[in-house]
Amino acid sequence: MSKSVNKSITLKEVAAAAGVSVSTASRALSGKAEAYRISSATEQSVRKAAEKLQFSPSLLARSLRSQQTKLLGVVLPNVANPFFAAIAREITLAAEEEGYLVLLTDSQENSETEARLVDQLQARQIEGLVVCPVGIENRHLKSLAKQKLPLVLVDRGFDDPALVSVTSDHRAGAREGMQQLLEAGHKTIGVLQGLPETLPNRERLAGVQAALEDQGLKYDPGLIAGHNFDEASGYAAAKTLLTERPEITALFAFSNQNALGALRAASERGRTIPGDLSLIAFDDHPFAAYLAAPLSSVSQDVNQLGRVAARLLLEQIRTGKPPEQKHYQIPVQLIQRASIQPPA
Amino acid sequence: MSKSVNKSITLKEVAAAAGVSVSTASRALSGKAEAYRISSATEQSVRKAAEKLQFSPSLLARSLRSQQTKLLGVVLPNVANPFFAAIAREITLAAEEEGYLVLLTDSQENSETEARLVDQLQARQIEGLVVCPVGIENRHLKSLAKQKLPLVLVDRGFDDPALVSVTSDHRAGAREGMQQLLEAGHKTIGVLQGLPETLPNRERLAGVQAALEDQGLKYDPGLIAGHNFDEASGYAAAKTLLTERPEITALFAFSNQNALGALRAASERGRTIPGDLSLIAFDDHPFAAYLAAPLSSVSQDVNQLGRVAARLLLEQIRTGKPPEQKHYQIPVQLIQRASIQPPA
DNA sequence: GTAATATGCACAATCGATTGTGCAAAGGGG
DNA sequence: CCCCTTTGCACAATCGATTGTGCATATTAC
Repeated sequence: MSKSVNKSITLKEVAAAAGVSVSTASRALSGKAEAYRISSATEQSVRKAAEKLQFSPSLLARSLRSQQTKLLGVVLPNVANPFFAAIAREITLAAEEEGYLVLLTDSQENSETEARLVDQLQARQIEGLVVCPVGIENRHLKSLAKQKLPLVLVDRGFDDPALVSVTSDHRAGAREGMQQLLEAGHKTIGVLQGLPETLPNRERLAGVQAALEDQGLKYDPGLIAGHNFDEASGYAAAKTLLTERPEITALFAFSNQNALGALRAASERGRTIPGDLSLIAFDDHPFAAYLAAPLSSVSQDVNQLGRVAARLLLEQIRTGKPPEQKHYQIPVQLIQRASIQPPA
Repeated sequence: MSKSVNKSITLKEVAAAAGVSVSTASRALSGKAEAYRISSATEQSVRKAAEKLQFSPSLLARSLRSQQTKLLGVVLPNVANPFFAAIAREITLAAEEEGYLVLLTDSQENSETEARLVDQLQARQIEGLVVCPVGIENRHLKSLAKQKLPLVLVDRGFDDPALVSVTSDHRAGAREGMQQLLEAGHKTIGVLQGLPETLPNRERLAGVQAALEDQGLKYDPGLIAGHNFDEASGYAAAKTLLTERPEITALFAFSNQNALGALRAASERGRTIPGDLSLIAFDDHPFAAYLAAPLSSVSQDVNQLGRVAARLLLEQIRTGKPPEQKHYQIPVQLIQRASIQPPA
């Protein structure tokens, strides 16, 4: 038990040093001198005392009294993932500009952990919360909203029109990505999907389907494989598809981790990209242009995603009410590189 | 002003519901029933009331009283950088296992911001702090240590033997990386350095120098360029070196962002890797193996870095005293790929 | 049956700030 | 010179929990 001996200065000591009461000291330091008719002589002496003692008010005590913690909570599935890290950063920076600090937590892509973290954050009386929900189980989030805690879902929302959410336009992105492959002449296209239950995944599949239908082609569920956004899933899915459906001439990976797995599987199966197999992936990447086959991608504006989420949250906190518009869609951008070529 | 109507349940209401005093309710819920001779009948009725009302104690009030916030602070130069994101994640996960939450902040590679953030975190009475210092100015950190706040520096430490720090073995890594190039036969090797003032950068330069001296070669400062760990610096440095010192046959990039810049510059100058120019970079990367020239690298064990930092911090908090060993060095690993070839 | 102990719980102080109100002393008007 | 207003500040309650102590009633001992 570290009984910390951090003798930090309290307002009481400052007041004593200045020879005034605690209440006067408080008002002098918080700019309410005039409103409470503290003479400027007194105000100055309090300020000097505070300065000399290096007084720093306990935000804990202040929060308890004012019921404003100036804390935001953020729950992400995997903080180490550059995509989420970028979101975390945007929120952190925006928060700090308005005097908020961020409690960052990692749900490890697990709904129960997510619910537990949300509870913990609530117990700390955060003023607002950004969650990228795992998406399998959402009761805890819906109940949150009822408790009037400002809440913004980011990246993955789910189909509750009452909740505020910010996502990329996954459907349009997938559709455009698919179009690229179709226009290049591909007919049999394998899809390496991510976490099936999540909204982005469902939307992307819808986009894929739409693109196929645009061309009068049939949507074949047998061409969809994968169960997660990570490398392992991409690898397994690609391996399966390339084995069972050798007629496949192109792959659409739903994350760049999936694409990475696809690269590995393709190389193992002796398929070279793009000569022998075309590839496009969701999410751009700094290294994408320098790959052996420069990788075409559907790029999400992740910074914008984070910024908008932060703005929406801070606005809700400021105004006390949810925004008019509940769902914000951020456009995606198609980035064309050499990994797409006409089929042999 | 959002006067939040979050009517959260207080202990008082639970006590009222159970028909006991607040103090009894507190002890019943915190497992101190026996110690304070609360009958188990009373204890149960309090528990039931708490359950029914969905009581969740205010950690704010608890912290104020107990002087234990169960909060850690983390200050990183750029949360969106995958390297730091990985550190953030390890700390977050380790913290959560012991009931701590993490206040994550971003110093934006700016010493003043860093100092300001450290102050803010202190005002929140965090119990411990992990900083990756920008490194230009460290007074605030040294003074922190004097205030007995458990502190761990990660990745970049600086030469204060009193401070606890965890870093990769930058010197050995640079030396081994350099050896790879030298053994392949390169004589004139350009170095794309990062932020010059930082310890990692200085250590890496020392490693480079050591490797050269091992071979009886001279350390030529004219072969060092760059001023930051980002892509832009790598690009500019590589461009300069390749222009002014065309005899260069290999580059050593001090970050993979720098390597990215080098790839761009090399391609602009018509140098192909590895035929025309060898390359090795600090920090491995998931895509490194799939680049046009699979990139050799000196890989830092960033997860280990984060884990050790977290462990050291939590230990300090638990025991109340700094660890015996102040400086922890994490070994790096050389990963050999095709981007290094003998000079033409 | 009375004194001594055990049992069960309530009272009140405390953590460190914020804030409504009350009470002196100083100043001004007649 | 007295009354009334203004000025300048202190007192005390409050936020919601934790915790040392005190005071009843119940139990046991002799």
